[in-house]
Amino acid sequence: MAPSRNHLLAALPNSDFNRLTPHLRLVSLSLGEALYESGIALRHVYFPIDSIVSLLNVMADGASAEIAVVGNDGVVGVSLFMGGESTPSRAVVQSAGHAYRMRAAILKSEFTRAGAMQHLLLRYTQALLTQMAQTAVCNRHHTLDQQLCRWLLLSLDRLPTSELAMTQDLIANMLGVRREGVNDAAGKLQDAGLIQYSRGHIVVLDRLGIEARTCECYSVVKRESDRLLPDKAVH
Amino acid sequence: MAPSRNHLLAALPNSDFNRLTPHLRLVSLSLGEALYESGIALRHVYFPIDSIVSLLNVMADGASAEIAVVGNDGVVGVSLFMGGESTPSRAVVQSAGHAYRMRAAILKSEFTRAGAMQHLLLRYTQALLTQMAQTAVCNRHHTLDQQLCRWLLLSLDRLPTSELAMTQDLIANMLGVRREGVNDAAGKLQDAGLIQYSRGHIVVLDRLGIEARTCECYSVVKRESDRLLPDKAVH
DNA sequence: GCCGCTAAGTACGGTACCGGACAGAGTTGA
DNA sequence: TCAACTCTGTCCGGTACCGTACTTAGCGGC
Repeated sequence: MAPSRNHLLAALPNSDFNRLTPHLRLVSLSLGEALYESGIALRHVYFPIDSIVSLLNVMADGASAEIAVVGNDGVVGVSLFMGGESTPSRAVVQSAGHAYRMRAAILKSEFTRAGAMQHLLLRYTQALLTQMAQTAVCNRHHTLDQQLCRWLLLSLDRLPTSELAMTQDLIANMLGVRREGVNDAAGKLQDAGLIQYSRGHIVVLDRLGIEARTCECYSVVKRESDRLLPDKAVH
Repeated sequence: MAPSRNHLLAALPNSDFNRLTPHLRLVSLSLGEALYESGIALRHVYFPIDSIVSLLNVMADGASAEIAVVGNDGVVGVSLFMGGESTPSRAVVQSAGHAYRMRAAILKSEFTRAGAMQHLLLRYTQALLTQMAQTAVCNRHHTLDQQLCRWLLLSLDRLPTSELAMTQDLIANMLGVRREGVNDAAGKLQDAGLIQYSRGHIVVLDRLGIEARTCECYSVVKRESDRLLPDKAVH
C-alpha cells in the first residue's frame, strides 16, 4: 500500500500499461490548485500518486462541501469517460504532491477499447458513487466530531506519512462547517492524545483511537472500495 | 414529457429497442417494495414508467436517508453494468406504478455491445452522480423547509399528476428527519396555499410557489440531467 | 354505533451548530 | 525590533432540529 504509485494504473496488465506509458505525464500539484471547475469541459484526467484531490460542490452563496476524496486509489475526471465532459463540481488539490496526467482524447480512446482500463474505471466510478452516497447520509446524521475523524482517516489512507498539512480553516471548508466547529472537534482529539497539531501541521498519534471515534461511514466506504478494487498490482 | 414511457428506452434507436423488446417485462411495483437490498447481487434492472424508486442508505442504527430518486428518467440498478453487482444502498418503491424489468445477463450483454444503450446508461450514471453530490451538500447546508420543497419537485417531475400518495412519516424517512419536522414544514406550505394534504394524500396547488421556496439544488440537478440526457425520443 | 388503527398536530427541554466578535500566539519580513 | 499576517482559542446569543411524550382527527371494520 505504499503510495508511490496509482492503484488503478498498477492494476493494469503489462500490455495495457505499456501502451499508455508514453501518454502519462508526471505533474506536480500544489495545495489549493483547481484541476477543474464547475461546468468546464475537462482536458485531462489525473491519476494521483502521493497527492490528494477533493471534489467539492460550491453553492451560489459560496458555501461548499466536499463530496468525495480522490487519492492514489482513483482518478480525477470520471465525467470524461462517462460522457458528460464536465460536472457541476470542482476538483481542488487538498494535499500537494504528484499525479500522472493523461490527455482527454487518449483516455477516451483507451476507454472505448473495452479492456482492463474500462473495467477498472467503471468499478472505480461505482466506488465513487458509494463514497458520495455515504457522504450524503453522513452529513445528515453524524456529528462534526465523527466527521472530522472520518475525514482524517480518508486523508491518512491516501498519504505516505501520518502527517497532514492542513489548517482548521481549510478543513472547515472541506467539511462545509465553520472553523470554530473544527477547532472544538480538533481540540477534543488533541486533549485525548489522538492527534497533535499546530499552525497547519497535524500529526496523527493514535489512528486506532480515531477509528474508534468515527462513524460507520468510513468503514462502509472502505469495505466497498476494497471489494470493488482489489489491490492486485501486476507490475 | 408524458410519463407513459421510460426516457432511456425511448431514446434508443429503433434497431436497439427492437432487439431488447422481447426481454422487457412490464411489472407492477407496490409502495414500499424493495427492488434490491444492501450488498445483495442484483438479478434485474428496472426502467420505471410511472413509478418512483428511492435509493436509500440505511445505517446500522436504522437511521436512513435518501441519496437519489429514480423515475421514468432513469434506471434502477446501475451497479450491474458498472461491474460491482451490488451496492451498500437499498432501492425502495416510493410511488407505486409500473416499470420494465430486464434480466441482469441481458443488460450486461447489451452494455458490452458498446452501442447506444451503453452511451445512455453511462450518461445517466453521471446524472446520478450529480444528484448524489447535490444531495450531500443540500443535507449539509439547507433547511428542512427547502429540502421538502426540493423533494416535492423531484417527485412531481416523475409523476403524471400533481398528487402524491405519501404520509409525513414516509417523507421523514426519505429525508432522514423526524416526522414532526416534516409536519412543521408541510404545515407552512399548506398555510401558504401551496399544497393541500390529508392522511397521506398530497395535492400540489402552486408549483411555482414551491420552486420559489426550494434551494438551488433542485435546478442544479435538473439542468445537469437535461444536459446529459436530452429528451430525443425516437419512437 | 363503537372500537381500533393510522395520520396528523402540539408541547417542551436539550443540543449541535451557526453568526459574529475578539483575544492570544506563532511566523514572516521590513 | 516592531509590524503585519496567519492560525488558533474562546465567548455568547440565536436557531434548527432532536428526543420523548401526548393529544386530536379521520377512516375502516365488526
